[in-house]
Amino acid sequence: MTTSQTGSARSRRKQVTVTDIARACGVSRATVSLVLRGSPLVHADTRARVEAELKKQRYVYNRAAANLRRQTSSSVALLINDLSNPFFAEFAAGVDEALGEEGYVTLLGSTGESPQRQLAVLGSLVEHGPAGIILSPAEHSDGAALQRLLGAHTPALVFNRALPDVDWDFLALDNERGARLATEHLLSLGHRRIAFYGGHADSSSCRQRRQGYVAAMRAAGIEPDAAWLVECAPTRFEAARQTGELFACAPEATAAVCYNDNVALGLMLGLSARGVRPGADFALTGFDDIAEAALSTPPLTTLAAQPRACGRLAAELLLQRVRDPGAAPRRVIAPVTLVVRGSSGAAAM
Amino acid sequence: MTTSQTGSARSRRKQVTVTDIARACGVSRATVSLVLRGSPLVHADTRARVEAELKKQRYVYNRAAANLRRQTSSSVALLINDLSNPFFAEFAAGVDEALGEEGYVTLLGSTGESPQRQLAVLGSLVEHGPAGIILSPAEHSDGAALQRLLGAHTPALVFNRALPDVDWDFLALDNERGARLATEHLLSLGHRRIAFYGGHADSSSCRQRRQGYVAAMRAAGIEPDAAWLVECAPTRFEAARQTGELFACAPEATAAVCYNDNVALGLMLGLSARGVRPGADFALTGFDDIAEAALSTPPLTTLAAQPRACGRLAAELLLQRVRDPGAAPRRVIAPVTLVVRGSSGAAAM
DNA sequence: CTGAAAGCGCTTACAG
DNA sequence: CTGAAAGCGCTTACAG
Repeated sequence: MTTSQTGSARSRRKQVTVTDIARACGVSRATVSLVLRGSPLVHADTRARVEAELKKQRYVYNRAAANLRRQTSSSVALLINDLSNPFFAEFAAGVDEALGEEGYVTLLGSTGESPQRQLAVLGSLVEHGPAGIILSPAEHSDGAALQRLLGAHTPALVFNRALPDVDWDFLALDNERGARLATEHLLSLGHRRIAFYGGHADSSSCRQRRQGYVAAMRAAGIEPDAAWLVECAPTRFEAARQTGELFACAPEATAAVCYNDNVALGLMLGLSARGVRPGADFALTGFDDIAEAALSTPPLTTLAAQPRACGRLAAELLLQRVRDPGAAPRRVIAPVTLVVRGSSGAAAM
Repeated sequence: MTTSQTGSARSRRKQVTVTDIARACGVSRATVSLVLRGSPLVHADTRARVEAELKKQRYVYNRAAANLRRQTSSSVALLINDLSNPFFAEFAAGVDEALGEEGYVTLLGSTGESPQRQLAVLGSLVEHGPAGIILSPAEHSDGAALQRLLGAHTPALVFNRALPDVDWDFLALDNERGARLATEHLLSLGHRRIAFYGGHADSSSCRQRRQGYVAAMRAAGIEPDAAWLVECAPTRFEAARQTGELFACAPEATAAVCYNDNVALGLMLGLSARGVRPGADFALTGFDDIAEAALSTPPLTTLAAQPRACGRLAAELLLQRVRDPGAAPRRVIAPVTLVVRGSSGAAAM
């Protein structure tokens, strides 16, 4: 138990239990339990009587008690950085939807990109005994510490960002291919001096996107200058603020592959502020296809990842792992598709 | 227990329990339990020995077992329509954040605006024994059925949309005042023939927003024509599609107060498609201040509701109710502020 | 300050 | 097909 405060509310005044139902029907608690679990062993008449009584007394199944006795769990924990990021909100919606269909409930937790909070929240979530955990790690997470915290108890699936030193399942976007598609698209429009803007070089997703960019450039016979890879925190604000930095490093660039949509949208603001018209004077692409991407001016060419489908897939992979804890860890790549809009050079809508 | 499929996973292989710790330390299980719960009754030396052993054996507290024995709960259920709506995603983030601080975990459920699914999901959530429920009801919810399902067991707080026939706490945005502010703003810019576009007249939030609009118009000496109140499903797509409808009903209108941001963004598309420039030829306002509002062309004048703060407030209100089930039901109104941007007539950015 | 015992609501062999 | 009994992991009076 953590030392933190612990909300615990006195609840259920005089809960109706199997004992009440059994007594009212003149059968044993075992029989009521068998009815509840849909066992074929119970005589049809008995079953009907019990079911009527369950309804009459408004019986509510106590899943926690059943789980305790059966040594099972009917929950899965979902730990993400922040629901206010639409990509993760959609992902969470997909996870919850798929888990619900399989009879599991989602325990929510969020970290706000803080590895400390991540450990604390995870520590609290495991006390609720989830069957497994879907974790989209905070940046700079300590994989070993997380692994230690979960022990061998609880299987986990890591989403989106590789975690060092763990042997859990991993689901990631096809970052490398996505960035390659974006770069090839810009190349096909005639751009040669293309920068890569945004992200932290020490994050796995940034590294992979950079690799895709470099691969596409080389395939076109261009050796990208190291200075063309410009770091920047992946937020709209920072991307706008550091637009000058980008042009200081790559003054001759005519286009940029951006780390993600937020960076691209921020860059568009930064360009406009300098009198450079995005899409017309300078081409750029994003990554994620968040809702704003289609609504910006010009609309943003980007890579669509279907976060809801990813969420569903994550839930399914985790449940497979829960059912078969012995299987070898898996790496699954979710595909990503290029969505061409005005920002890469076509006329704005 | 519902008849639906029920995921339940065999988990925890050989969990470490208080018994293991007690045995290793040569004390009773009661003593270990007292240490866990921070009781001052335990001798400092004993406590230290037990705590060392807890760490050594990687003990994980089983909150479900404790809750069963103590007849308490450490979870709260959150039932919303859809996380992919950014307003509700922010709300959920606020709820989860505030609940976490109080030691509760959030059980997530979503309804997709279906009253049937809402009943089913709620039925499944109550089996997990939450201390309370925060419910943002689906449209056309059956309040009586929901009340019956929860019984007197579980306190609930209703958010955003009034529910008939229930005596639960209620937290709502100040719809009436928000629409009044928006209308007054358009009036102050010189508009006289202002329509109200979007929403279903039978939803409480739409009725309240319409009331605010009507009140502001009357206060300005204008009796709004009934035809100027045009219904439309509150989605971007429908609002764009029915733009013609709006002008058929209110051909002389020069401005519109829209039910929400999605309606306003859809109307902007519909206007542009007809060659009418939003913000320049026709003024409009939204409601909610979703992230896209600031990024549209022109940016959208709208009402900001601080969904995250609403979520925190909802969590706090619910926990108060959990602690004092006897108190009279409360109605709380969350304030809303006007954010003026280009769509209502000022020059676009 | 510590321990033995009972019990939260459920399920599951095991008899019958 | 049904019932008596034990037990999941924890907590809490109650003795000592």
